[in-house]
Amino acid sequence: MRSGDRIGGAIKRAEQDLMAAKSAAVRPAGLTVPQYSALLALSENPGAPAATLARLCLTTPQTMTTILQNLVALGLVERTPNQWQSNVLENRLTETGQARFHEADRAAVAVEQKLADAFSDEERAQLRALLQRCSDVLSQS
Amino acid sequence: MRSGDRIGGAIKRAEQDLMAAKSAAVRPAGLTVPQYSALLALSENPGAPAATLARLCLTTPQTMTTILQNLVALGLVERTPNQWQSNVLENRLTETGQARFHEADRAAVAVEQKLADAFSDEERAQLRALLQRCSDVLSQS
DNA sequence: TGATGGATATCAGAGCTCTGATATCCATCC
DNA sequence: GGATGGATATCAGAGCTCTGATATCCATCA
Repeated sequence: MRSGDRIGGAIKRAEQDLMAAKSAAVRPAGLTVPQYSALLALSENPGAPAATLARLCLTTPQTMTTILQNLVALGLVERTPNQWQSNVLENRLTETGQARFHEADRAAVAVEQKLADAFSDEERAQLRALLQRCSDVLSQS
Repeated sequence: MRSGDRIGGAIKRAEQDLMAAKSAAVRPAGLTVPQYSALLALSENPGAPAATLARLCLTTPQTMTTILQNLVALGLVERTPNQWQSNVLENRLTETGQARFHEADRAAVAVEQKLADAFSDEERAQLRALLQRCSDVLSQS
């Protein structure tokens, strides 16, 4: 099997191009893609702890902690202890964080829209089904 | 557009599952996926400089330098100055590198094979075409 | 000959990502 | 009550990845 024939290569290339496009989109807002993803998850789930955000962003709690630390340093996120479980930290967007997120979101959504527009409804469903099968096969055992 | 509807999410998930499967496959050989990729490119292109390997592995020369440094430290790769251009460093697998690569390759090929077996010829071609269109759309400007 | 541009290489810095280990809190079970 | 297990959190370490900047070599062109 030659390298070029491998399905993995095509997936990796698409993912890299996706990251490059998204990265270029959110960079003017001073954000990285993982930072934008965290803000997106946070905007839809105010007060979520880091572990929850990690699950939403398909990453580990340790990685999410790293991302949140940078966002806190940028003044875009606040972390406050939960009232009942002092162990749990609730994360929330600051006002600056809201503004910065919306700025980045416009550009990021445009990328996803351009991608979606390149396919018919049927093709989109097909692509998602094929990728889902990849995930299923790769995840088993 | 909800997060779950985005094509990007499906691509990212497939790529992560692919990385997880490959990582688990090459770990017993003491390698990371990027290290394995570099060894694969090197086995097919003996003596290639880091810049060439970077292109083959879809990464940057700086990243490839990092990977090669780790591989040299592991004794799997040797770097020698080119005879004509003292500026250029030629990279070659050591004997240990050869052995370690073949060990990892068996497991990595099995992963790609399992993935390929999950699709008919037509489906494979379809998936690759759809992913290619993603890359094209995302790369343009 | 000298300047330009395209290769190569590397250093520096920031950020993301994982594995492994450890600590705390809380609900459940015995 | 005390033990267990599943959440949460974090520290430590290694590795990958990128951007930006800089240096060298060589072929080309004026």
